[in-house]
Amino acid sequence: MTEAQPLYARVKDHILQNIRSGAWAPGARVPSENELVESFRISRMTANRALRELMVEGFLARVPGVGTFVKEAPARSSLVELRNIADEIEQRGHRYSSRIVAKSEVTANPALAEEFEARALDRLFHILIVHEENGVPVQLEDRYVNAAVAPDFLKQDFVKTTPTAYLLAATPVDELEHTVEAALPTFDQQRLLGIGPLEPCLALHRRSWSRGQVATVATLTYPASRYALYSRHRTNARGTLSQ
Amino acid sequence: MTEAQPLYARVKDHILQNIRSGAWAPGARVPSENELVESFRISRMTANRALRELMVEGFLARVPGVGTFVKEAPARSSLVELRNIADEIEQRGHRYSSRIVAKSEVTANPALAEEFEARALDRLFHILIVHEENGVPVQLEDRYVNAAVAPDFLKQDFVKTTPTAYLLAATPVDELEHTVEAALPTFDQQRLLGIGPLEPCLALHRRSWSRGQVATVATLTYPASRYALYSRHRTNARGTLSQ
DNA sequence: TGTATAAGGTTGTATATACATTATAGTCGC
DNA sequence: GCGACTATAATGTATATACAACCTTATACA
Repeated sequence: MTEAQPLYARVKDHILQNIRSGAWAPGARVPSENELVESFRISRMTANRALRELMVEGFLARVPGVGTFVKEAPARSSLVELRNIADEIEQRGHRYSSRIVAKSEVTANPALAEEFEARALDRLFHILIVHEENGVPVQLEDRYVNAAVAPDFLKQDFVKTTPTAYLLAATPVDELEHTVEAALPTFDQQRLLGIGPLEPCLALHRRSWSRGQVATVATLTYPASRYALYSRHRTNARGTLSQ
Repeated sequence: MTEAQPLYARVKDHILQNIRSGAWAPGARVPSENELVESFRISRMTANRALRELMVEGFLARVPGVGTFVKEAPARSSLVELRNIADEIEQRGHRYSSRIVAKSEVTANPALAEEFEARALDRLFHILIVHEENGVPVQLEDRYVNAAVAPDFLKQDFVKTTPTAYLLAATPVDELEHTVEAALPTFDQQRLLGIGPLEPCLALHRRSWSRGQVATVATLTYPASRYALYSRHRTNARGTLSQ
């Protein structure tokens, strides 16, 4: 069942495994092209392709005349795309874990109903999760989910799948709204994130629509010292530069 | 001035130009590797690299046995669009004003050179502006501009035109990078924005590229109590689950 | 007419080779 | 001890070649 993988992909996997497992820490030197040639019995062009692609993908830094090194993984999350924080953390070669603080069905108060653009909501799910990178809390996820859109939400095992991953798989996302604010943490946030009262936080408030309804409303709180939000993208090649 | 560009980069530029100008519309076929070999007098491996990289970068789609085609432009928009803060404030019916704190030509230190992805920068402009809404500071703009991209930058009257507006008009923006962080204000920031030391701020760090070069690097600092970043946009039906 | 086969073009991968560029370490001469 | 030069190693680019995989089209044949 193992597809025949190209040689350059095998070399990439080998290097990624060593990075992800922590065997090669950030800053560590990775084998030179010629060393890969010998150990994998490949040509230098193939080794070059593997290393070059890993550099483009942000895992390696290469310095002519010196060598190739494991890049420091920037702790930042994408602004534009909906990404699964677990994948993101594992992509950096770190260990993802989570702690579910609360998980329940709730009745909507007026403020929530307004956010969901609904006069009366049948059912609403609530979940509060702390996401951890190498055991350190990096995001507090405070999420409400429209039961009409994802009725099986609470049945999921959120230790294995993050809410984001489940919702992305279960419902199409038609529209997104983001608001970003800076704020000092509340007492509860200090406790859950393990930070002091003077550590500013990013509060990313996100609403997503699915088939015309608000599917979920989430407030993601990031301690400033541990995370930054990031986005990079090409502007439309055909000139629709946003104003 | 014009560095000797690698052959594969010239081929990429040629193709990108044709896409950007609209000469090659989405879905159109681009020259095959062998056609590029003949027209550019290069080897097929070089043509292959150019096309492969443009595919990875999202501009082209390649189908084995068939050919290479211009990809449909992805229907996504930036979370943080490039907007002129003066327009924004006036759109709210408020009065816009600004105060230019500093305006000079500077030499790049290594950190700046790295941000500009340049080994040695000929000239760099710096400007520090406080943007005010009804006389109240709402944004501190700390911007560096690549003189090679916008040589006339310092000649502008930034009381009449904001740097953003000028740069948007003067240079095409090919690519944008945003990083958002929360931070407590430095002493200078407190003074310029008229806020206390405990008021958290949003720091929006933006880099923009123009014709392959970093055109400008700006840090926009917003007092949390006076501003939030907002975006709402439709997604392209395909879920954007990472990896 | 319909189908199987062959031919040719296109992308994908892999190799061996060559030369250029860059950084480091060492050596020689002074 | 210090500077100039050299050797070495690493990455960066480019080429020529080869074969595999895939698709389309044309052709041969039943």
